[in-house]
Amino acid sequence: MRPLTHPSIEDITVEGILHALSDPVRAAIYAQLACAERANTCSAFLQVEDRSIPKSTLSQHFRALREAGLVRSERHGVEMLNTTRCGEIEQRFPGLLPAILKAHSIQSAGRPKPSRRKAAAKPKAG
Amino acid sequence: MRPLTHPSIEDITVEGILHALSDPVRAAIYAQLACAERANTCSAFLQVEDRSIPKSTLSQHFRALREAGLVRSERHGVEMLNTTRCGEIEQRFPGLLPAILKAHSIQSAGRPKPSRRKAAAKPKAG
DNA sequence: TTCTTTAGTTCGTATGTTTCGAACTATGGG
DNA sequence: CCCATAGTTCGAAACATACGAACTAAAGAA
Repeated sequence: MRPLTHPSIEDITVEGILHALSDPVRAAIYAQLACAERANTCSAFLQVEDRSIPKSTLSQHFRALREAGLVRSERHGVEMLNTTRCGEIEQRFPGLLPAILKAHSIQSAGRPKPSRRKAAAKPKAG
Repeated sequence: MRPLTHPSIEDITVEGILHALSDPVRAAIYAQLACAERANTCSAFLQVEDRSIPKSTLSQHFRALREAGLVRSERHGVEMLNTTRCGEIEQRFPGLLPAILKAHSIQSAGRPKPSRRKAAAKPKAG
């Protein structure tokens, strides 16, 4: 088992950040971590946005967030504690993460509820 | 041949935007369109960031940008004219696109030249 | 109209990425 | 040592992407 690598701040790329956050599950995880008071375990996210995420998939999502430089993970006993690296990233790319988080919150505010509805088709696409 | 569909503004998603711009070629195209005075054709981007993009690949990239709602494409005679929809998107997600473009420009400013160098490995990844 | 050129799209295939269950590793407690 | 808990890795199926070959669409020339 390889020992959890984190990119150093200058190896973090915009493309990597955008790709990591372009997945709705990872975006939700990151948003929740970003406004959390203290570190969260992985399994705190087995339920995200009203759907169940299998443990192995969740592990891949955390790896993606780690390798994009968005979160830092540390083993504490039997569990992993995850925190965002938003301070560092704010220094390198000022305003980027706040803008993305804000856009996400605008988007979820515009949707009535996380119930199953089919996005109402696209009426006028011209 | 299907007749070029554009999503209406309320169907544009943050995930879609981030995914579209997480590709370096599309990000470069978008950045160039964003600061262009007038509309650009597709083939203006057959050379992007010192590499050649095949025509068919370029066509897919433009489709991705269109379907994410980032650009609007119109046929003018034999060519396609592309413009960004940044005004609309600024209304829906204020600050998002400027922050991403700024981050991209910070990133390219930090890189010495677009010559082939292997990113100098990762020294301290802990 | 038909031929030709230019600009972009679609198709097919090879290659890469993502998902998820099964099996595994790592740590702490009895 | 044995067991439980928390995460990781493996492997196969499903999905996405890249690009050459073949195509369509518009405009101009003959």
